[in-house]
Amino acid sequence: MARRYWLMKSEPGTYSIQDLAREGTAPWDGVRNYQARNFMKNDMKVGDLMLFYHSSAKPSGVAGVGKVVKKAYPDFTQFIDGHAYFDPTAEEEDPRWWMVDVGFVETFDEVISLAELKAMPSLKKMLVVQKGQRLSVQPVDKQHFREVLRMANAKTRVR
DNA sequence: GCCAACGTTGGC
DNA sequence: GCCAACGTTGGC
Repeated sequence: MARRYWLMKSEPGTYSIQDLAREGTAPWDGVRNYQARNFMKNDMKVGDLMLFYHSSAKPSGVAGVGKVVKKAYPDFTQFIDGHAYFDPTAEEEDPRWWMVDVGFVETFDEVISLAELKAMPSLKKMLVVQKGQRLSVQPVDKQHFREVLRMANAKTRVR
């Protein structure tokens, strides 16, 4: 199976690309949406690359690149009573929420803002620019992934 | 802080 | 199975 590409959202105040750069790898815990979970549980493979998207940020946008370093396993936070991600209906024998581990690849010199993504004609069909699109884990076309990297490189050269 | 979009819950 | 009510996401 060929490598797949993803976009994963995180509020930088909760977990940022800088945090990932410092730690090297991290469990992507806290996803509590079935569609997003299914992508991680069923489709993500070790070696897949992902755009690390900062949401509710100034500006919101793609801040860097990460990769999948461990395939899906149960998100342990669902079982921790009192934890922000605790799910009282989840059962140990049949975990409801899953996560992957992600590894650091690179931090862009500048965030590629959502406005810039929206302004790029070649990214018109990218999920993240669609109105009402709020899925926190979403697939990205290879061409779209490459275009975002190209935009990041172009910005670096201009400065 | 507002609010559109969308997912989930629960009554019926 | 429908759908209103409610909660959350996330841009602005």
